[in-house]
Amino acid sequence: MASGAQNDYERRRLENIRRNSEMMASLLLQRKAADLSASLKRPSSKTPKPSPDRKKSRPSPQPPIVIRRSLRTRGLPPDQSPHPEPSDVAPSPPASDVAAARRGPLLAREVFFQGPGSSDLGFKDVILGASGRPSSDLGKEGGPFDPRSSLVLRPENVGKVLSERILTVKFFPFGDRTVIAVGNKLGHVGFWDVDYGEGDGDGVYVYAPHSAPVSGISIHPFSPTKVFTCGYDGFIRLMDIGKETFNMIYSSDAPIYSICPQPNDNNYLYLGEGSGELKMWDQRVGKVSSSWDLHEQRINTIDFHPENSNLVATSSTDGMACIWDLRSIKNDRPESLKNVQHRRAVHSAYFSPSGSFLATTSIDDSVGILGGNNFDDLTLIRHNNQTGRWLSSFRAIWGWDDSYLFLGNMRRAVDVISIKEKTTTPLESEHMTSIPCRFAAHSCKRGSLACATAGGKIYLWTGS
DNA sequence: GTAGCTCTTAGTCGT
DNA sequence: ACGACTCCAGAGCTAC
Repeated sequence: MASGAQNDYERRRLENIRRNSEMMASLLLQRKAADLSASLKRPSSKTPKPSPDRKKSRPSPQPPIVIRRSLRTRGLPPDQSPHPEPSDVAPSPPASDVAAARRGPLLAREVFFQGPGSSDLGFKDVILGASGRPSSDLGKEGGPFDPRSSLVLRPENVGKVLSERILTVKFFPFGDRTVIAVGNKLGHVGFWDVDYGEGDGDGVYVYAPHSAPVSGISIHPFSPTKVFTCGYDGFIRLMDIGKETFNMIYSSDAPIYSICPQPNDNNYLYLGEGSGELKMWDQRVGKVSSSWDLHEQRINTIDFHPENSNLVATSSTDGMACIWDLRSIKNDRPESLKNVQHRRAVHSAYFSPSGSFLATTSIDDSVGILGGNNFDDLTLIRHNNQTGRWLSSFRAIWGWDDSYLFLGNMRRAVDVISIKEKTTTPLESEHMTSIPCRFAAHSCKRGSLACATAGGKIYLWTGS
């Protein structure tokens, strides 16, 4: 790299640091002023300008009072009132407040935010239409595949799907149509129908089912009309796209940081809750039926071994990534089959497609690759994972075989790690104008890689 | 164990 | 191109 670019980078960094210290000083003043005015029982003069997408993002310890009644509870037919415009600043409570207040069933339209022509009617048709067709292993056939030379980012595959920072991104398992789901820190869940084509809007549909960051989305490969979402608000909601509902199926006082379906059985959902608890939710009884205290701090990811669904990998802020055998975890003294000790928080631990490797990502600036006969060999690859305050942490994911890992690069690139060569190659594009943080690889389209950013954008790289 | 403090630093929009 | 604005997350440390 030219030293000019390096200097420019350094200059920007220092400038940001200086600006932040000024910001903090002014924040301190604002807070003191607010405290003073509160003590004088006068409203603060600092009122933020109204914006449709700036709702409260912090979970309140007490759920707010229900101030909006659904059409259903008022005994009205569902198509009685039109959808509000996204820019509508009417005094009715925002969709996110509805989600925060309601612990029971929600109609999807009650938490609907925006879509083409301010309607989400088309979205149901997209999903039902696509899920009816086979989602076979399209694109998996063919010869050797090197993503470093095969992936391209077309300008039409850049989408602004949400406002604010994205924490989770997933593909629907369709072979014929590309649909992506994302969750952000405001509690919004957005869907991008990439093949939307001509018409009103851009194929983006947004709902607000949570009142705090959406930490996980799970779309089971066998029933893609059912979308599970979890959040820091302690709720797990099940969106049934066919029934157009967004029901709460589990609630906790503690934040939920991760979810994962059991791969061979649709009835079980695993969740990481609070300070290190792994729980198993059983659909048939509608509640948590097993619980293990596995970590000292939050569990950031849960991932099942692709061949042996008794094996599960967890990553935790306590610095450990572990492989567990679900048949033999004792709750009083859980013992992992294998673990990787990082020096700082571990943000992901994912099994490779064949199950031969486990890849871990830690903010100690390393990516761990656990392999060998019995996961006995650990290779650490240096990687800058200092994402700072505004970005979601990096998590290395596997592509379509055991050859490559993908993760974010602070220089607005996708880093591709070759397992065999132990090299890191950045993928760059003029269309990628922000840093990709969270990734998803399409389960049946080789080369389709979705990258989500802190500004709510998605970059969809595709195989050329 | 936990409250409190410190440190990090990107994206968007308007000019 | 550049400056103003957003802003309170998450981790790690220290003191109690």
